[in-house]
Amino acid sequence: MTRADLAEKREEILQTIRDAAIAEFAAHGFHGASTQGIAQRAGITKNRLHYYITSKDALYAEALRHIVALQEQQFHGIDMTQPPEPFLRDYIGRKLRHVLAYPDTARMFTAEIMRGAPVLRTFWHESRDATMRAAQVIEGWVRNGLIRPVDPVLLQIHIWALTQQHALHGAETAFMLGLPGPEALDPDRLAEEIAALVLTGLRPA
Amino acid sequence: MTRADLAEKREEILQTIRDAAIAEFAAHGFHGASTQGIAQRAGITKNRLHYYITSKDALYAEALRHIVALQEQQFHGIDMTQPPEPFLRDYIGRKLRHVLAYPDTARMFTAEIMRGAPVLRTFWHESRDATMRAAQVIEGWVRNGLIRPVDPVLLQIHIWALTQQHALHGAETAFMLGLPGPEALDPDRLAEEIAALVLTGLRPA
Amino acid sequence: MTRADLAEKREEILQTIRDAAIAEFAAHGFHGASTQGIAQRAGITKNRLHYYITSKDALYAEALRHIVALQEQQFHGIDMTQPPEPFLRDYIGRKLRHVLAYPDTARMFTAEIMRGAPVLRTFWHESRDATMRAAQVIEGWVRNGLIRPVDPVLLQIHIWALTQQHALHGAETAFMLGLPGPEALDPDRLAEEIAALVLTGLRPA
Amino acid sequence: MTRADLAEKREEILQTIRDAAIAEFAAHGFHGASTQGIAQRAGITKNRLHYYITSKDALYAEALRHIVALQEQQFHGIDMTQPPEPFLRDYIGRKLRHVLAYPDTARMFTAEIMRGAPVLRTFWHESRDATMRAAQVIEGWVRNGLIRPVDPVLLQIHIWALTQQHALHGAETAFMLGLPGPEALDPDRLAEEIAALVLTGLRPA
DNA sequence: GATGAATGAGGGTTCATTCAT
DNA sequence: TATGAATGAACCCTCATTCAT
Repeated sequence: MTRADLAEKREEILQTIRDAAIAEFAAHGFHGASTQGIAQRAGITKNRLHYYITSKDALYAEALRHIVALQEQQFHGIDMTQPPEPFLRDYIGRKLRHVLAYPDTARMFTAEIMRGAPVLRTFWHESRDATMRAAQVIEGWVRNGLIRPVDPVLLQIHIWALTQQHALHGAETAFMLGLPGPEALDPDRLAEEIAALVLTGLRPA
Repeated sequence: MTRADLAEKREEILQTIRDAAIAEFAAHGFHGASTQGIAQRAGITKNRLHYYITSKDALYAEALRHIVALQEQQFHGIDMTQPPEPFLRDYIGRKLRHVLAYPDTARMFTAEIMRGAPVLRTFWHESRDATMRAAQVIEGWVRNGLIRPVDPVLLQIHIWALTQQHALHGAETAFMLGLPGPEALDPDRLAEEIAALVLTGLRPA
Repeated sequence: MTRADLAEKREEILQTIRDAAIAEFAAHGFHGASTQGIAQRAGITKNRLHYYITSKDALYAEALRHIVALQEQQFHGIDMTQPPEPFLRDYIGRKLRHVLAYPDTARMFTAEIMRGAPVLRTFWHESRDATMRAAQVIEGWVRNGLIRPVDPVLLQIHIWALTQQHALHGAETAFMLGLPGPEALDPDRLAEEIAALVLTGLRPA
Repeated sequence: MTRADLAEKREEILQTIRDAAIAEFAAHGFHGASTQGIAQRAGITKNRLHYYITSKDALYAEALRHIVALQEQQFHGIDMTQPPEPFLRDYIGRKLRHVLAYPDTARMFTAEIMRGAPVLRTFWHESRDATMRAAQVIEGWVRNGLIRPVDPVLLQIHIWALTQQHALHGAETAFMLGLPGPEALDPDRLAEEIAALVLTGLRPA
């Protein structure tokens, strides 16, 4: 096996481990997660897991960084100069599809915040900057009469809540809608329902 | 001390324990929570804690039942025959105030769902019944042209998400708004912002 | 069992543990010692050991403090105004008897120094003070012509080495002398031999 | 690279490993030493280390054999027919210089004895033979009135203790003397001080 | 009712070593 | 020869729980 093949294989297993870790951390939080459990989800032994990671703490931090990176990536190339309607449809659609595709990332994220965000705290400032930039765009819409006056920060938080909800509580939603499971949820329908609520909700008087 | 006094004192300490348990379970989930941690939050020793509870499992289940009961209690006496606007303002206000007053109940609830709701699953049918009853009211509004056509289940879920958000992520919201901490959040302002979004968002075309 | 009895029993077992720890640390050093091994020497299970101690580190530090306290205690009430001969006979006798009675304390002490004294370092200043005080007494002897000129610090170190030797290497000494084991060493004979060497070695020209 | 070069390079790395092993075993004893630590000190990976050695046990035994060989080597060619004074000055000087140059060999040796000398025990008989031969020389001195009557075995042990001391506890000695570190110790001064004590201490009445 | 003692199971991690290439 | 991968044993320690008083 060439050196490149080895590196590739290594990268592969590291990804498997990270995904398993995110699932375990999402389900049980940092303290509740066990390396045993992570190993099981990754289909390897605990010993082998510990060969690839340096510690539970480091694995947690890396998974979190990965999640934050994914969240940012998700909006690369989005056109912030569009009018509110296409922009918000685009935004909500992307966000919801991402969150339904990787619900565990959303869960782990929320779990981290619920315990006081001791690790995430380091990354917050970046997130705040992005929120502030978006707030200026929204304020522009208000000034131009494209939407009714709203708090531009709370609006973002509320849209985030509406999409995040379906990642955290997908099973419950599916149950309430009479569906067999969360994988039966129709992203397009959910996106449409949320977009309708938000867009109508922003319509100027 | 009379027998009644003893019983009262016992009741008191059991409540202290339950509150401590909710806080601990909220922060670390079921597996991550430790009876040690719960005892500490309750200001008693681990030994004494185990004298009052039968097991961690039982304490968890009881705390969860308590949370569900609180959620139901909260809407006792709400007038479901009101028109949409006053009803929803009332509903959102109650829900948000409750959730901001006891954010740990919301967090523990979400943590339970994130791990697959193994315990909560038993109670879901009741919750579903309530949702279905409310759905009929909402469908009545739609039929009468009081609000635009919406999915009556998703609407409830979305309102729930908007309020729940501020319990789970109060610290983040406060940070983004430039406030010193989650306790500085103004429930009235948040309720107004959410109500405005929802009510406007439901306005018939 | 009364509260006092309990406390007494606790004290007893803590002493047993400390002695076992000193023996294990003496034999294998800090890193090489295992709590398993300590428990075995104390005649208890590892779990029970960990009920009584907070950590291996803390146990190590406490054992070391105990050893240093013992060393100091040993010279309480010694009369430093005596002439050299009785004083040194007294000193060497005490030191040697102590060291032969508790050879493991001497071994653990030396093991700590051999790894760089990371824990002991904190106590050194006190030890240095005592050495300096004794040095002044010795210099007085030299000034008064009671002994030949010597380095007062090195003299102390050398006497220390001569006594310490029989604790560290008692087994070897016994073997060389044709004795069955280190417990067969005669403290009086060893003390006499050392005292003779030192006292003769200090005789003024 | 010729076969001889390869063999030479191999010999070189084996020496590096042995020195690293001695340092690690000296600091932490057999159980406390880690092959990881040895590899680090040798500047190679753990994997590579294990390629060159067969096991930790074997490496330990070989290092110990090396130390014993060094100790013997050290007195090759010493003239045992000299009178006591030049002989002992020569002996003490050699021993002290060796021990200060390679303090880790002395430490590892002592650590092995402190744990009961399970490996060294095999070599003891040789060491005993040498001691007995030297004892006969010393007894000759006593018979001829060159020195006062002493136990010829204990005398050797005590001289050994005085020199060994500065290897084991060099740091402490330096500290007490107000020096920056053990490397600042002056071998000649120490040798003179020890020789003076011993030679004076052996002067016939 | 309440508290110290004790314990079996499992936590994360390191270890010396072997395997595969 | 040399290096990444892998592993079983053992490491220290914490856990929820039970026992004894």
